[in-house]
Amino acid sequence: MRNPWAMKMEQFTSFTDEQRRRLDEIVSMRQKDYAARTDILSEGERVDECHVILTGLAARYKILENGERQIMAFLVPGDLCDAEVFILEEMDHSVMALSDTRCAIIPAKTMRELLREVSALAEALWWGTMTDLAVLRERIVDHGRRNARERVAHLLYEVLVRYRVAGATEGDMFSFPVTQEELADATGMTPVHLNRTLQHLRAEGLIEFRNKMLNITDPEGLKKVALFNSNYLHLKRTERGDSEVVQRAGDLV
Amino acid sequence: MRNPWAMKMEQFTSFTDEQRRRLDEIVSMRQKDYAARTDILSEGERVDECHVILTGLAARYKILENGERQIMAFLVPGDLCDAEVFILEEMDHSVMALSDTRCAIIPAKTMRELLREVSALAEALWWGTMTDLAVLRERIVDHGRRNARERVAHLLYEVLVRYRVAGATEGDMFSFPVTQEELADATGMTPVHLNRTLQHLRAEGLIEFRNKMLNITDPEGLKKVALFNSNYLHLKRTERGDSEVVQRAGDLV
DNA sequence: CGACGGCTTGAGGTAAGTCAATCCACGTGG
DNA sequence: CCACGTGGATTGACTTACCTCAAGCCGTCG
Repeated sequence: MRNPWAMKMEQFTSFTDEQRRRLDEIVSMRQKDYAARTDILSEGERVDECHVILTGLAARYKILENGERQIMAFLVPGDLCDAEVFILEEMDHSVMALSDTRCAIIPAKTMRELLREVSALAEALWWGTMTDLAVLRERIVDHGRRNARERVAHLLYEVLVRYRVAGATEGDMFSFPVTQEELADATGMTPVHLNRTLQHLRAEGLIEFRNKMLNITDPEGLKKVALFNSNYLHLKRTERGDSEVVQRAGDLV
Repeated sequence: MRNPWAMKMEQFTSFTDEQRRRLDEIVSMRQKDYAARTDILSEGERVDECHVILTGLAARYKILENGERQIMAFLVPGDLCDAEVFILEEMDHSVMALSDTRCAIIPAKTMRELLREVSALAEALWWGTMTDLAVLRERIVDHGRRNARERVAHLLYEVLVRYRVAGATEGDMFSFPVTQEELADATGMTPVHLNRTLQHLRAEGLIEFRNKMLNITDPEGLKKVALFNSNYLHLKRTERGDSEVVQRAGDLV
């Protein structure tokens, strides 16, 4: 399998063969597996190495004083867990593996050197961070101004687009190993209400979701329900993309 | 008045006198005033210069298809409006002046050079971006898992801390020129309900808010109501800060 | 003085939450 | 191979936080 980190960044920039080789090398240098439901990073931890998701699914989350949990973002293959490594003293939130997940571990020092050597990498990292910001902003819009139905639809549609970009879909179907409770924690609602909302979307023929497989049966319809406007994902560059996969992601936006 | 941009960054790093002079020069090179309620940047716009808030107050926002507005962040003096300039094609949201606001305008080209020359600046920019991310994440927690009272309290307390850091408070009082409608759009609620929530906080003796002046009469109480945990603001460095102002900000966190 | 923007109040409605029971698929051990 | 336990999904009945609509108020400015 291709290096998903490089693949993601090549959405934005392009590397020379030499650079690509270097990235592959770095990624294969040290890897670590995390079982489902275990922390990759914990709030308060001091980190001095970067974690890049290679396979599986993870989530950024916080636990409140009263025990409630809020999931702030899902991390798919190619995503960097801890861009703050270079700068901040400690993690202000945790990252958990939702399914069995494999990460590449890159020491901060190595990363720093790499950024200096490969300027395209520095640019791609900045681009990734800017889109992370944009995704978080969109999530705030979701929570602040969309109702449960729109919010769930929006999240699912966004996930579809991101999985497509990562090349991890078959048609409009893909493995999305989250429980309804986790989805509820991501959308800021109750498991009970999330369940009823999903049922609605199913009844309308928009989605199917069984056995951790999410099938978007009516992408256009879902997009409409979600009031989805893709500009915040900044995927424009895929339009001039060379691969089959990113072309198809482009169709969705 | 000192250059608030440099001041903000010196929360994190320190500059030589020469570098400080250079920053001051850049900031004074070109400035622009924006009247209250006008856009500094608009969604869809292609930008090739950076805007740094010098005085006043601004907000990032989006307008939905149905006309509703969501404010995603407040920008205070020292904040950079458009870090995406270097990378993204166009704005995916707008930035509006809430009060009369003055910005420094820095051409992207100049900024790029500056970043290359002054490596402390590049680090500080990265730090600023990481804390912006953290603030957005906290806003998602607000919306997803806190009720109206906690959410408003949290927002107000955060604003207090940020104003303190910017050195713009007298005691625990400061000018916060937003209407209740804008506060409602930031907290994802109705103006009516926001009004009642503010009344509660007032009745409990936690805040006073008249004539655009916000007075936090019981910071400790407000912090408790907000379930506020300051770690996400990453202000630790202020503890070894040299100025009076940042010392006092440190007390709050 | 009148108009206007922003704040406040009241009455009633609804989306979403709470609590608690049931169901279902799956894995495990007797 | 079946009984059992367990984690997750589903359902129902009831409550509530927040919304909606609509009127009134208050200070400011022309």
